[in-house]
Amino acid sequence: MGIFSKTCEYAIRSVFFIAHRTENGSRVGIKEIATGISSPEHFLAKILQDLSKKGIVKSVKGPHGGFYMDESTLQRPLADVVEAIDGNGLFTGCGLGLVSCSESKPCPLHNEFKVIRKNIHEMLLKTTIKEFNGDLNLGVTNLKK
Amino acid sequence: MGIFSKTCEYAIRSVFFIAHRTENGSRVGIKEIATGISSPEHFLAKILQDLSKKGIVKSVKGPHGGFYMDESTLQRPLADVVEAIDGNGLFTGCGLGLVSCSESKPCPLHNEFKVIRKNIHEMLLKTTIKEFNGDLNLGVTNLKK
DNA sequence: TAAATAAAAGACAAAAAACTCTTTTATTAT
DNA sequence: ATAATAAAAGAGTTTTTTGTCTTTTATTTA
Repeated sequence: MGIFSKTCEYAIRSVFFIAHRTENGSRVGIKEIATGISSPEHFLAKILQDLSKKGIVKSVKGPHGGFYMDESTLQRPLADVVEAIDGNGLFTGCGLGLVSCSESKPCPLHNEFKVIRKNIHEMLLKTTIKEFNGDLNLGVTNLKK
Repeated sequence: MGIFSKTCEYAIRSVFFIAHRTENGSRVGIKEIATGISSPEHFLAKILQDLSKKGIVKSVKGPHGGFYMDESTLQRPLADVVEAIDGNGLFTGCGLGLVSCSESKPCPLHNEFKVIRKNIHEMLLKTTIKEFNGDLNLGVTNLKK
């Protein structure tokens, strides 16, 4: 198990890829994205449909169509992508899976996990989708399996 | 999705429960544990069999049998329980699921996740299984759903 | 306006995780 | 020794997640 679901991992990698690949204002097709991030094409298609409905990515059908992102979306925090796919359980849920866990009825690890969750949330809130373009362009970072 | 698998959540809650419930040197049966942590009894049985094989809990069959933990195990860090069930992927794996992710071929979030993973690992290494007994005895903390 | 293109949508299939039920084995107390 | 007890083990089922394949819809270019 990772921190994110597989679906969410693909979602994050795909928005990084789309952001990087369409910096010049172009669009990129599902096949190229799937290859670029080592994901199953049709599974990724579902994820992008979902992200599209939620306004994270844009798409156009037909010749020279494909996926892209507008400038305001590129500046959104990564937390928005995670929340769109995995929900906010990672930021708010109990580390031990207790639905009733709260300040007044805490699990034993309540305070410890509060810190962890805060770390994760803050990290994802302060990172924007587009800020990784530079390193991807330079080939310093990688999105393939 | 939580940080841990459901199996691991039950494992942690059960070791907390056993530690707390057998402080006086007694043993506690699977039914009482399952009730005490709101888990499916037979599913938990499998988990405890696994923890038993790995030396995290001890068990004796027959009348007045049940589960308990010896003093040295009670002082082990929670990280040992997590690693026994979920493995060390949480501490070492790539946040974006890339098997080839490394210092020389990092994913875009490599450094960010290094911090997160370190936080989680250190927290689980410095907490011992038995240190939560006090609050459980006082009824301050809770293990039930 | 017709053909080509590419995403959207729908319907499955496989694998993994979570959960259940029954039988067996070991231990203890009578 | 025997019966009662309780964990161990085995053999499933269900649900969720992940992945595949096909058909439909929208757009563009010729």
